[in-house]
Amino acid sequence: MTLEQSPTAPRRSRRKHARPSEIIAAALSEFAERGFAATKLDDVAARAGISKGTVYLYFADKNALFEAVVRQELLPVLARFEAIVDSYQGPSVDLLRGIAIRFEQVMDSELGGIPKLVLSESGNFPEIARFYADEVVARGLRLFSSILQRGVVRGEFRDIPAVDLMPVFVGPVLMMLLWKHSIGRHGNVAFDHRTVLATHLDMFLRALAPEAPR
Amino acid sequence: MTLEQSPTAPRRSRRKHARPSEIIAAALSEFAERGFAATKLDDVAARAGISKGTVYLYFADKNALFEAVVRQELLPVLARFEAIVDSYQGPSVDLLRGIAIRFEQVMDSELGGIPKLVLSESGNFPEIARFYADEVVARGLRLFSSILQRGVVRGEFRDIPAVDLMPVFVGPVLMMLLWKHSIGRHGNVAFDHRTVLATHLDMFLRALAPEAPR
DNA sequence: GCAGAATAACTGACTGATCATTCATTAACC
DNA sequence: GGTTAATGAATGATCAGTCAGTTATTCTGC
Repeated sequence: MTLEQSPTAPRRSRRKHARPSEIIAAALSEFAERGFAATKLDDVAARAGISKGTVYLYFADKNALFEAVVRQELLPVLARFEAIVDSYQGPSVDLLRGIAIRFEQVMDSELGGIPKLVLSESGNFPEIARFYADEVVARGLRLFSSILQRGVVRGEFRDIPAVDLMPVFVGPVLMMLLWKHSIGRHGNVAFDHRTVLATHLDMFLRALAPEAPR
Repeated sequence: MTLEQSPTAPRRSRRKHARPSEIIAAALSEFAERGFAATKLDDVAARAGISKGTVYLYFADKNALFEAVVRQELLPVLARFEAIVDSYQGPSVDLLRGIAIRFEQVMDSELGGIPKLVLSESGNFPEIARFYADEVVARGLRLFSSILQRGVVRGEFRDIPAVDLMPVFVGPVLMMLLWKHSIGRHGNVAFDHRTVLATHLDMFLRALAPEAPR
């Protein structure tokens, strides 16, 4: 989002504290739209309402900016997910539903562009790929694992290894997210992510339920 | 794959017919590794064992090469899938299993890089995105739909709209494919795509089965 | 068969455009 | 007035795309 200037605001204002996050937000939009190599720092600066030079006051170079985008935006989201899971006490079925809904919210925000970015650029940024694999995916796996575990203990779920199950749970969600942030914006195939995810959740829980006692 | 020269082969050979597909193969590898903007035509040429100028004898510019890569590589695969489905007569359950196995093969080949490419570049190549959405995804959807339909008629499956179900079926497969071709090459999370896909298929078919008669 | 044109595929040094990055200067704020 | 955020013109590196020249192959007349 471009910064609006109030009519009386000075042409160049000094806002040391607010800059980094504004630049990161602008950069996320541009990177997600065009990819790393194709985005121009001039455009990022313009979107943040500053000049190109200012970007370099806060980030060493384009790479550093990219890394900051991925790290800074993801960690709060993860922490939020972890907090939800930790504090929740009810049935795991409901917890999974809640997680899926949160995912949908992330999907609708600018944040949804990040997985696409990380996927696209992991060849050029092994650092980022490692960070994402070890910090985001591994942490997500631990989280998912604990939800499952709880469900198994409560007799809600069959016992299936979390490593094998996580892609089954996340895959359809990720697909809708990527769809929405790339191909889906062109062409005529219309997946409705609301019903798709409802179907997914229904099928997932049905397949995970213990055999009905006979 | 770089072209091997037999010891007696002339330093520069004339191979008008073979060139385009060699260039496309080289370009696929480079694009999949680095993305469109970051790959250099010099590198593509080197990988194909020719000079940069030669690339321009066969493709108008970098964009045209990119489009050729996506079109030429995908269409045969799709046709193959369609042929399989058309000629198959047995239970739809087995057909779905067969499709999943084919997917795994695609996943292991260079072709697996294409979805990543299309996702990454759809912002910069609306043409390609539209092509992929309308030609590949829409065709895939028709195919999936016909498999489902057959299964419903035979009493193997519950009746659920194909548009809602396709992402559920494809999502986990796509996720493993993307994983393998990007993030998964770094970091320490190890999904085993064999067991993941087996789990997926098992859960999918279980959830799609009609209610057991009581 | 074979010289020696004629043709067509191929090459790679060059050109121009596009950015990332720098830094001398300017303007806010205390 | 001093400090520091911000600017934007200038610099230099990187490539996409070109084209005059080189080499492989085919053709032609003998």
